Amino acid sequence: MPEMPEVETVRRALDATVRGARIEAVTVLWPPFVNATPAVFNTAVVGHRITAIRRRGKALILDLGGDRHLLLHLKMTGQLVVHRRGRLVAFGGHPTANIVGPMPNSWTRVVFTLSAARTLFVNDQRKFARIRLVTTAELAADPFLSGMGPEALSDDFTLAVFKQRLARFRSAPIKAALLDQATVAGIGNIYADECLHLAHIDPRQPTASLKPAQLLRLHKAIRTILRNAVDHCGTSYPSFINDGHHRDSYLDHARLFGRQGQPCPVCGTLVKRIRVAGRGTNYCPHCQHQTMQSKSRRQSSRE
DNA sequence: CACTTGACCTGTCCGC
DNA sequence: TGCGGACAGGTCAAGT
Repeated sequence: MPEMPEVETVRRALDATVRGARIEAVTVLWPPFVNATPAVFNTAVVGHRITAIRRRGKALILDLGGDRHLLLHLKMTGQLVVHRRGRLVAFGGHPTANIVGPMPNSWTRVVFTLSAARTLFVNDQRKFARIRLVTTAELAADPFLSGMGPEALSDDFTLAVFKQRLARFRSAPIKAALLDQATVAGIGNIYADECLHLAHIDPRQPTASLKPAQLLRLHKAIRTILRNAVDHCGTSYPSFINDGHHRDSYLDHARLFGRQGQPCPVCGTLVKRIRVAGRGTNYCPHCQHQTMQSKSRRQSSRE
């Protein structure tokens, strides 16, 4: 579920609450969650410190010093909860209401007992998420990570690189190309819709048919939307919590998410929900209609 | 190769 | 109230 802005928000919350912590114990409550037996996993991580928390696309990397790393992907319903002296101090990921309840709960898959009375609970309702214990070499060779496109907000993500990454798509809808992590790292279903709306592009439009002006708008939109979302701590409903304080949410700024059947914030046309690339897709039939947008471009160029 | 579909899971919501 | 089906913010494997 979490996309790049949500994962980045989790990363920052972990950086503020558990970086430097020593792992004193690990309990694996659902063994398939990790890529090693509970005994092997336990031996490998206990005694090590979490020296850094990094992010690549939607994946989190916890450095344990030396040659050890934990590669964590939250997938749809993964969730991280940090307690300090039994009190909630940070959480991120899937926005379920029961993060304020007792931990562990029925969705808790792994518990890290940390130094300074801290506990990290890794929860996941749908059991899609995974933690992998990897070496530095395995991390570098991981096909998912190494096949990933540039970070959307990095300087590497130029218009030229965007065009080059899109070149392998022909008739696939542009939304499918955006959801492919090899195009740009970190975009998921919500932000793909948001970006296409800002760029005034129909999500079903075949990728190869996008005009240079559309590619320019889309590239700019991706950077604008994701920057804005990171600044607002992502789209989780109850917002992320840090040191007990509720924070901002991009949800209050979303253009289309959760607004099907409601007026488009730009033109007032009712937002429609369709299926594109196998995913539920919100779009504005007026703003994102091709003949309509070329009409409005002609109009604006006359002005 | 490009592209689509189904599987992985559990929970919730909606219509009958 | 109960039940069946659709669907949920991701990725991968297998299919056409």
